[in-house]
Amino acid sequence: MTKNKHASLKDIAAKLGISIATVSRALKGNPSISKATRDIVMQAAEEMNYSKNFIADSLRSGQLPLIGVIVPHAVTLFYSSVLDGIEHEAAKEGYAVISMNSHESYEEECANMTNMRKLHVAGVIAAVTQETADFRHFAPTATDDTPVVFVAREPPDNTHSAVVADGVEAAHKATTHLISQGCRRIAILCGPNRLKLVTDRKHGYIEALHDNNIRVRPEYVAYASINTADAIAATERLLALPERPDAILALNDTLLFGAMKAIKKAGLDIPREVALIGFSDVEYAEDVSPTLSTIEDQSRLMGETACRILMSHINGSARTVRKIIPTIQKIRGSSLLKR
Amino acid sequence: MTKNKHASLKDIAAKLGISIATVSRALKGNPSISKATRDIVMQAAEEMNYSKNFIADSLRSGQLPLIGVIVPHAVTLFYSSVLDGIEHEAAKEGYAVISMNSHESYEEECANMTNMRKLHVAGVIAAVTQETADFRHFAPTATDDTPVVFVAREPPDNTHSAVVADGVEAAHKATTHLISQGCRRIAILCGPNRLKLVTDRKHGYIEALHDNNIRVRPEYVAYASINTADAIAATERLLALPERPDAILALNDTLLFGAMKAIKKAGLDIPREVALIGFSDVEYAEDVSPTLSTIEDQSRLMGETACRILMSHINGSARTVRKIIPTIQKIRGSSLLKR
DNA sequence: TTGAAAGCGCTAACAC
DNA sequence: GTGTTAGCGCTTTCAA
Repeated sequence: MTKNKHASLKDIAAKLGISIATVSRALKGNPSISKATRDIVMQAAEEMNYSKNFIADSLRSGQLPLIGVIVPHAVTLFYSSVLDGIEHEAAKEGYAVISMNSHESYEEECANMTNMRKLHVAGVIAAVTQETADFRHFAPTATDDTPVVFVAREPPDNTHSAVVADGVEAAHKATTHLISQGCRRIAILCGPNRLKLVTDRKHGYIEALHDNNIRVRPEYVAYASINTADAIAATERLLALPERPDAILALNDTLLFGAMKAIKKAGLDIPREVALIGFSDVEYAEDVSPTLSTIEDQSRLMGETACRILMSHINGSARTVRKIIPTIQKIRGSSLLKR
Repeated sequence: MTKNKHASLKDIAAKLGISIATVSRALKGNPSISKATRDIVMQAAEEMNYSKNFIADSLRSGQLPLIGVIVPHAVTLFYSSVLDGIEHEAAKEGYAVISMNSHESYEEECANMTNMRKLHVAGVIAAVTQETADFRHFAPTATDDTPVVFVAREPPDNTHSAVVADGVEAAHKATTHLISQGCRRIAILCGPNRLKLVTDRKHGYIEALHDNNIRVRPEYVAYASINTADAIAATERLLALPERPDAILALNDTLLFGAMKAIKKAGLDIPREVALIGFSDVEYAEDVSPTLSTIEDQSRLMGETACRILMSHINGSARTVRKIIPTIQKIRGSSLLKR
């Protein structure tokens, strides 16, 4: 349709009656070019509003100044904030960010990765789906070794760099907090997935109970799909136990808000009868009643960190690093039993 | 750094002992190629795992299969959901989406647009910043006529296609609802910007009052910066008026939640003493107490629609269209005064 | 029905 | 200090 005709090196060369190569060299400050020539080239470039054609450049280098991001769902404060951190950091190095959404589907994730390679992005940052068990689509191939850094969710093997939150420590701290509030019958509400993130948190929960000589009861470890209805149902089952839990630790915001609804529906008081705390980055946790205690990820920082690591790989570093970002615990009304 | 060596037409041609041109033609189903040749080419391509190099293609066409999106801030359910809609629609046409964030800064927006052009995206979808008054950075130039479609926020002139919510109608409906609940002293809480979106909503509010023979009182039109502290302060000023408003219409979620806090803090009952409704896409509006009545944008639909329009421009259509997407009113506890 | 060759914009190896 | 040339992968005349 369009004749987007930007000025090219050729145009400048023609106008100045010199060779394209000279213009190219002058523009990138090659020392073998005389100052006189460089000056007129610079000026002409300025006048003609020259800007280098990335695409031509990329055809040679085989890489666009783009970094790809694959997230399981974008419509989430957590991921949009990770994305924001990545974008911020990438911009510093002159890279733009292109994001794709796997919608928690393994197939889509594979397709996304294929598309990233086709686009010749310089590198990829990915948060894998819940169902991803096979990670070969991220592995370098004979024809393509796009570097990949994982963020938030990582594969079990340590073949790639990753930036993750400290789930063990966070869950340990949250559980210890509940214990300090006098709770002893502490339940945990998990999502149904195989992510390391989940096992880590469960691990922290169990450790904290051990550390305080509290028995771990299997019936207090509940599972729900990540949707409100299921979270409510699972919580109701917990509340119906002969020995009702006096506290619940929810592993994400959907579960947290669902648990809150279920407890209220049961006519129980939060936190007096059932205390509540959960992993969540939802700012409205402090607007509900009671205000909800949460453990927040430093999502933006996670994005920035992942991007910096990716940059190091793009620039040739082969060393894989695993960076753990601390969480932030925000104690609010839902888990405060004493003053 | 890397030697990402994908199979090229040249490789296929070499392997088959035919010319590059023939391979190219066979692959794209050019009818002048014999079926026999086509078959062996197809098969070889399959075996060698050939995939076309977008970049080489783009060097000729001057365009990458990318559409750019510029949003004022990404860490927002609204914009990430618009983005999701765009991505979904773009994928259908084989385009990927690259997004940039202006952070509500005019300078950044200009820089973003420049970068989009440098990347040779096929088109741009933008939601302008609050401070953008000059829109020349979006206009086609002698050397570049990247098509631009606006979403959610648009420039005052009608030079570009745009997809916007029906602010007049939405505010009219919300105000009428408050009136139907018996409210007569209805205040409006606005953000401090020049966006058409704001004047539209104010317009709908005023119209609805007129239609019901209710006087518009200037002191009931309040302004606040878009942050919670300011929203609370502005609401407190409203509540301190000699004739206290009996209802408030807030123009976005920050203002809405701020107003809620201020009313509660003043010890007033929602909705009995002050009813509340506001524009918001925040799902937690139904988790606070009282549940908040909202007017929601169909953000995903807006993104999809904008993308479809952009596609039409990319494919050559010069006709600018302005599409208005209806909002969805969700009446909840905060504005329900009778059964 | 197929091949040869030019050209998109740029860089780098190799002259001079 | 500067020019010439080849080549990145692809499409598209022009010839045969």
